[in-house]
Amino acid sequence: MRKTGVSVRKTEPLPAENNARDRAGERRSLSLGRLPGLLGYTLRRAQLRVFQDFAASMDGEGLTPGQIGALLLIKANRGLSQSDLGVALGIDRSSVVPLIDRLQARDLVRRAAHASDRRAHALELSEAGEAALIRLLSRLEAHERRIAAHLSAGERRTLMDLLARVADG
Amino acid sequence: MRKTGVSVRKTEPLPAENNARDRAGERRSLSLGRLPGLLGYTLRRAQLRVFQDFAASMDGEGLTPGQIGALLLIKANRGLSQSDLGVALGIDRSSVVPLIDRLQARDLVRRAAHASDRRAHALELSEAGEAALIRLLSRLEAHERRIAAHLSAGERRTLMDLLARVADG
DNA sequence: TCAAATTGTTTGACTATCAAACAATAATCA
DNA sequence: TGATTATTGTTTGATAGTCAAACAATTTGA
Repeated sequence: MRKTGVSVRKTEPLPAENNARDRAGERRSLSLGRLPGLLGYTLRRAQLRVFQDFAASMDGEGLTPGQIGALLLIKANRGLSQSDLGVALGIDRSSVVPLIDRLQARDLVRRAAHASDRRAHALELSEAGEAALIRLLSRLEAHERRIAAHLSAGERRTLMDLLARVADG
Repeated sequence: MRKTGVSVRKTEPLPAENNARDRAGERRSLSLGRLPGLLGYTLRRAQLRVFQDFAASMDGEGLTPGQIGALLLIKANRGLSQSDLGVALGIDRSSVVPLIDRLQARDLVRRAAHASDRRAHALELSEAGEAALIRLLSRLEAHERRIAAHLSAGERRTLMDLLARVADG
């Protein structure tokens, strides 16, 4: 059978409404309606693209985005508690448990004794964790270069500024 | 007990590495390390904020973001198949089934007979679906205004352009 | 005509998430 | 000090979203 597949148009004929099939069996490209004009949609599309490149980029290290985030935050805040990590990652502290479990099982992170609170764990990178982080940062830099490949330095700065203003309200 | 909580700094002291607690029990704000300088991180942060506003905005209608996307695409492509919808939404066609199930159970969408392919369903909005979409579009406009509230018209255009270039590689 | 592909569906697995409860521990206050 | 209240990490259970594989019905292409 012929491989057909549906393409998705980025530019829009007007009005943005049509039939997906005009004649018997003849398939046209899909319209996205008003979606392309929406900031929310464009933002989601860019984020999806970047996330996919990120995930693929870190795939070689066998680490998920959440695990990478944890490693970066532990590096920047040696000794933080699991609860604090949850706040920083925006996830529940009960979700931190299996996350750290996996990193600890791979000997990348230690649950050290906390100096002043016997309930808490002080999270630290192991030597292997430090080494993994170095490899990871180099991948991260390559990733950043790729996603901004079509932007000038000034455009990148502008984009960062505008995004930060959207993010911070 | 006093409510403590951890704050998350947006600007960074250098170098971006410190102890989460300096003295016994004294908690400092968390460092984000190199994260704030990354385009990927800033993009994710903005997208998260926008997504939360979007979800809250559509909450009153009792519809999830995925369902909204489906309604918009069906409106713009009356009669499209479930497989095509899956491609447009970026999800597997087996995931389209429960999505349409719910919309059909609420009488917003019909699985009509397909004119030329007896395997396929031609998706259509019901009258109630059309009405819901109108309310939805008005919420969507309000949402778009909110998320761009801190941008001028020109800045919004610039942001859209830069994001599209990131998204399309 | 007949083999290969596609459609919608079901089933099963997997991940990520939260909420609620728990014991151990810490902090606050009377 | 002693009692109450809060927090920490954990376990358990629920929910949601996703995919892969298989299936019958149907369509397509050779």
